[in-house]
Order: sequence, then structure tokens, then C-alpha cells
Amino acid sequence: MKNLTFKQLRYFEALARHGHFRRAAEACGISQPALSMQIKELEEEVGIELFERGARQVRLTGFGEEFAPRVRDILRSVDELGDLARVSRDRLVGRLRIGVIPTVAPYLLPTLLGKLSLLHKGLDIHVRETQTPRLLQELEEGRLDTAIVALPVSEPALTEITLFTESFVLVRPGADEGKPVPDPEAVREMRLLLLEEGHCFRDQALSFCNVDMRAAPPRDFLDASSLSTLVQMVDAGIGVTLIPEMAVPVETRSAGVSIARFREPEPSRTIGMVWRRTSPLAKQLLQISEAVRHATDALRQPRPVPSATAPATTPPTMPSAG
Amino acid sequence: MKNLTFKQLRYFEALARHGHFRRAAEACGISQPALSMQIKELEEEVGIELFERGARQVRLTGFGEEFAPRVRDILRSVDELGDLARVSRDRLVGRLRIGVIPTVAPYLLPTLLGKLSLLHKGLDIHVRETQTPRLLQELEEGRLDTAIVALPVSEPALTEITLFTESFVLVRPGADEGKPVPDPEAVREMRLLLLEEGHCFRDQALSFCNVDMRAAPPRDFLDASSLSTLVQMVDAGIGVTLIPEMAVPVETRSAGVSIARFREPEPSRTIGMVWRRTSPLAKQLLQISEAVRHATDALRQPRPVPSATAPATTPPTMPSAG
DNA sequence: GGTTTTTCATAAGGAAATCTTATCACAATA
DNA sequence: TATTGTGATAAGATTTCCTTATGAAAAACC
Repeated sequence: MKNLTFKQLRYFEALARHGHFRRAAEACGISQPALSMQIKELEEEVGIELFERGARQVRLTGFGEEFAPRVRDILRSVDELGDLARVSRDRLVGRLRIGVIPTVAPYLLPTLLGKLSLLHKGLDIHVRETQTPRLLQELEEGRLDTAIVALPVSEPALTEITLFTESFVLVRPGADEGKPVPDPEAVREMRLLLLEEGHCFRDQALSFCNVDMRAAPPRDFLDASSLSTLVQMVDAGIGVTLIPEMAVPVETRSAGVSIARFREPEPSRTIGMVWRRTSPLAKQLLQISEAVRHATDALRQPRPVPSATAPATTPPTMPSAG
Repeated sequence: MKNLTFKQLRYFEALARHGHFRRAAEACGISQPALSMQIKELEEEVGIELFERGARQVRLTGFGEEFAPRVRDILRSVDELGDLARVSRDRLVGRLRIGVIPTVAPYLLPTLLGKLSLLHKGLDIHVRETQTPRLLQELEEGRLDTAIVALPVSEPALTEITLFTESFVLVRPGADEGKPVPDPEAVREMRLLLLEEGHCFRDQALSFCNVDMRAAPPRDFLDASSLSTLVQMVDAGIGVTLIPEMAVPVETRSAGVSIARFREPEPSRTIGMVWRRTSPLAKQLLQISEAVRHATDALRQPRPVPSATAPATTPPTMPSAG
């Protein structure tokens, strides 16, 4: 069975159906001798005669009868292989493993997942929510297909594409509403609540306040594990914090806190999508990045943030490593 | 999917398993470039990349992951095709459709079927019991694989092989035990009970009595539909009959009839097996004919038939057409 | 930082397979 | 007996497939 070919099985099937060499050959688009030879070869391969050649008719032998349904099964499976490919050609199919950092995930995913599963019906989406370094590692190990993180990642093995840039806003107790917006140095002197070690957003916030991240934290920072917690801590009067614009609608829904935009240059971060440069999904991932962009556009359309200054024009990018 | 080959699928499987072109190629017994080309061609065929070539590793794409189990399925089916063939190589497999004339069937089949199904485990044996002309027709139409009939059949499209020759014996009432054995002409004058029209054995019996078969039956023959019935009629004192040797043990088991051998030349018939000259089962059928011969040897070993003369040496063959 | 190594892709030529046309052999039919 | 229909065979052309040799890119090493 070493040199069995698909052609032989197709020819076999045709001959079994037509019971006639010339007609079967015609159906296969080859000459009658070619068919004869391939059938003969198949029979040699198998070691048993498959057809009984009568002077007036060709019919399957008993063994051929046993052989035929199996062959048909195989040919059908191969056809299905083709179907699968055809259907998947320009659609993403199967599993899409997407990683998202925690300061983006809760705000982006609800909208994004809906859009994606609508766009790619039957797509099996796996989401991994963790911090950037782990995401990048899993990406490079092939355990993720793409990740949504703050740019730049500066990994030569990865392609990065910008999704959007968003400002950070100050979250302070409701009572502070309307007070002048502090400048970075002033924030540093306030009780600044931050995410725990490892979140890139923590570093971005610190950087904004010109804190040397390698040095010890300037004050008795309280570390929270989510933006939600941070806002609740602000609400409790423990201090102030920064959150990305995208988080505002969700996180200030019912909290007694006030939001203030900074003066220019506003702090901001750029969120992007990355994938292995070698990934054959590039085209589809690009497509997905569009979907993400649309999803976030919708998220950032309503801007209920009272602006203390004119809206920012070209905000500087924050460091994102980590 | 028109030019997909098994090789490509095998190579695909190997590459998916090894994740390494050179090693996979080695496992397939080909050179690395050959593998590269076939994989590339497969990917072109499919229209989607199946592998993601990293600098340090080769791994399946998402689509490849969907593709792989189907491919493995197909390869397994093909292997099973090979297994099926290997197992069937020198064994008869599947269905064996065997036709037997009614004056042989009841005596031969019990032994034969046991032997056959022992010899070819899993063989699906179909038996057709009917008269010679129908058997031959079904044989030629491919609805039977072989038939056991009285020879000769003289059909150029059929191969015939002799199984055995057996004598006919006279069955008469038990009271006639020991009486002189009548010669053919005398039998003609007795009330000779025969099988109904169509049985070759009827013609053979008539022929023995030198009755012209084309003429009207000489006397008020009573036609029975089986040898069993004939013997029971003899037992009832209605007349005498002839039966083949093979039927003696079974048919005279409990009847009050006596058996007498004829003087030489004993009447006899030759039973043989026939099949289409084109049948690829020839080899196996020959094998089966051996089994039949052994089965009948065993049947004819005990000869409880009182012999009126010395045993026959070269009995003349009877006509068998019909 | 440059060199070596590893790995897959590409190129060119040769071997093997597959196909085509032409022809044969056989048997059924007229 | 001649004719027709059928599959098998033969010889040459074509296509596919494989090998060796080489290239390019990235990783590992010194």
C-alpha cells in the first residue's frame, strides 16, 4: 500500500460506477489505456483483483465490493478537506487565541468579542488576560495568535500595529470637581493610587509623574489589582489615581468621583496589536485590528469627561515596557 | 483539490509530527527539498498556509490544526484499506454465493458449510438451491460465484471441475430385500417414481432406463419434488425409485425400504463445480472444491449399501443438461 | 560584532510516473 | 465468417517527483 495514489482510487470509483473502461476513462478525462493501467496497478498494489473483466461487462469482485465503500469514504473525506479549505480561505477559522492586557480587557472585550464572532461565524475565540511580558512570551511560543498591548513592544520577531492612542485622566474625589487640574509634579505629591507591580499602566502613570521607576516608590503607594479597585479607593477618599480614557464610562458609572483632563501635553498611551512576523494569519489579523479599532471608536465616542483645558492634539507616548 | 496526492498528506503528517523539515524528510525517506516542495504544493492546493515557518521551529497554523486530524483520519482509512487487502489476500473474504442443485444440497451442505466457515472465518456464505439452468444463468449474470451441478454443463463461458462421481441405487420396498436386481429395462416396466420436471436427476434416471426423454412419459409417473418424498412414496408401496449414493444414509435412515446396487455398468452421475472462466476467485474456488471433495469423501466413506455385484470401476456418465 | 551553525527555500538536472496514440487479442454479434 | 465492441499491451512523449547543490535568514557562538 506504499504507492497507492488518489488517482487510482478515483479511477477505481469511476470504473466501479460505470462498469465500463472506456466510459469511466472518459469520465475521468483520460484515455482508456491509462485507466486500464492504473486499475491494474491498483490491483497489484492491493494484491487482489478488484474487477472481473467479462467480455461484455466489467463488474466488481466480492473483494471489490468490500473495497468500494471504503474508497468512497476516503474520497468523500478528501472532498471535505477541500471544502474546509475553501470555506476557510478568506475567513478566519478554528481557534483564535488573543491576549489582552488587564487595563484594556474589561473595556474592549465585550464589544470586540461580539463583533468578532459576528464577523467570523464559528470562530472559536480564546482570550488570555495577563500582563504584557507573559503575553509576549506566549505569543512567541505560539500559544497565542495575537496580543493587544501598549506599544511599543520593540520585539524584532513581532509585528506591531497601532490601534489607537488614548489619554489618561485624573480621578479624584467628587468633592474636588471643578478644582484646578494639578500638574504632574503636584500629582506626585498627592496620594497616588496605583496598580500593583507588573502592570504597564503603573509604569506609565509613574513615568507621567517623572518618578524614577528604578528607585523606591516615592510614598506609601497602595497597589490595587484593577482599575475598578483604584476608582473605588478614590471614592473612599484614600487618594487620587489615573485611568485611561477608555475606562471612564465603565469605572465612573456610579462612583462619587470626579474626572479631570490634564493640561497639554496630556499623558497617554498607545494601544496596539502584535503578532509573530511569521504568522500566516497576518491578513486576517489585520482585518481583526480594523474590527478592534471600530469597537474602540464606538467606546470613545461619548466623551462625558469635563475638560479642564482644550482637548489634546499630539499627546506624548508613555513608556510601555512591562 | 484536483491534484492532491497521498504523498502530500503523508508528508504533511510527518512534518506536523516532527515540526522539522529535515527530520520529517528523513522519516519519509526523501530529501529535505523534496519535502519542502511537496508541502508548498499542498499549501498551494489548499490555498491556505498549513505551517508557520519560524526560524527555529515549524508549527501548524490554526488552519493546519484543523486540517491535521482530518488528514490523519484519511491516512488511517487508507491503511485499513491495506489491512483489508492483506487479510484477504489468500483468503476468501466477504460474500461467497454458491448455488447447489436440490439433489445434492441436502446431503452436501451441512458438512460443507461447517468446513467452509471454519476454513474462511468471517466468510459470508449465501446458498442458492435451484435447478441447473437457473443456476447457470445466475452464474453467468454474476449473481452467483460458483455452482455445484452435475457435469458436463458444456458452457464455453464456464470452467468446470469434477468433484466426484457417484452411483445411483435402486430403492424398493423393504419386502423386496434380497430379490434379484432388475436390469434397466425391467425398471422401466416397474412403477418408477421420479422427481418433477426440471430436475436433472429425473432425466438421468430416465436415461438409465433408456426412455426417450422427448417422448411422453411411458407410464403414469408420479412426480415428487424431493428425493425424501420419493423414498417415502416407495416406503408406502407406491413404486420404486433411484437415488444417488450420497442420499442413501440420510434418506433411508428410518424408512422401511431396501437398497440395491445395479449390475455393472452402474448408473451414475458426475458432480462438479463450475464458475465463470473470468472469475478472479478461481484460485479460492479451487481451494473450496478441495473442501467439497473432502466433505463428500467423508459422506461416502460408510457404505451401508448391500452390493448385488462387485463395486463399479468406470461407471458411464449420465446426461446432465437440465 | 562578526563568524559559524542551523534551517528552510530555490534551482537545475535526472529518474520515475503517467499519459497518449497505435495496435492487438478476444469474444459476442450479425 | 466478417464485423463490432471491448480491454490489454507497446512505444514514445510528457509530467511529476526527487536529488544534489546552493542561497538566504536568523540564531548561537566566540
